[in-house]
Amino acid sequence: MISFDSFKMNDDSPIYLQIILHIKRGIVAGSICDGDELPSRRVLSSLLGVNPNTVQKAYRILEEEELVQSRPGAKSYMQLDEAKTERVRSELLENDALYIINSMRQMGISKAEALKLIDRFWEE
Amino acid sequence: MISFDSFKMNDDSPIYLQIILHIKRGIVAGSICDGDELPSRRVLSSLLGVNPNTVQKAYRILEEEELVQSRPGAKSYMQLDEAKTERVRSELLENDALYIINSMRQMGISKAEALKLIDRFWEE
DNA sequence: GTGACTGTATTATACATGTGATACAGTTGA
DNA sequence: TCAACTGTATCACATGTATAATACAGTCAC
Repeated sequence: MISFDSFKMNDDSPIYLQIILHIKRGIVAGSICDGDELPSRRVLSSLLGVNPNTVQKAYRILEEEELVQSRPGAKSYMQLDEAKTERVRSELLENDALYIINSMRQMGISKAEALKLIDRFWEE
Repeated sequence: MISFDSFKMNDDSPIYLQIILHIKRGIVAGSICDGDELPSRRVLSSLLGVNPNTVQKAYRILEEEELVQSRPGAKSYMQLDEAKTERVRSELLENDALYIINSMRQMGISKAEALKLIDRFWEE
């Protein structure tokens, strides 16, 4: 069963996107594997304190990306293979790396300063 | 006059927040200084291809944070001092560093791997 | 088979964001 | 003075996100 213990919701982006991101990061981290069972829409919405429709939207998109398999009445499961995992990994790593690099560059931070910043904040 | 030549709009966050972020990053980078003139609402909205109300919203928030000074009929100017600049700098650096660190951690990336990733993507 | 769960769908409501159009008063420079 | 700009404000409208309340049919363990 996929865990949402470490899930921290914020107001910076839509909730359904945060749910998708949480699962994709779990895939990259290896904590979410092929065949893993997902919490039902009702259970997860209750756990997160959000509307079932919001969870359904996240699950529907993941299903469209062929990362999740659902069928009426039955539970939903992760549907992964090596190619899909690698696709998600590239997508996330590139997005995150480019995000931080662009922002630091616009602020006139040098590469050395950026590396030092990551180093300093990592422990906290 | 504050430049928006390097401004790249995306769909990841509201436009008015992107305008605010562009100006704050310019402050941190030193390319935007106290007394600098801002483009008028109409001019900037035309330049970016967005609605004047969207620019107005960004400018209003910046004025509430006392980074911009406006008065009816006259042009708008940056209103900065050392303390404000440092406040913006801390805000942006901390946000960006924490963002990348959280995302990398959730993906199971080690600090060493994160540093290597920044190093590799920086040149591109 | 029955009951409790499941996925899926619909409707209404609310808020944030963005557009489009328009209006009015203050300033600035020629 | 006057024209062209400025900031500010309002209205209607569309879209995306999220909530709330239901409803229906499929699956599964007992």
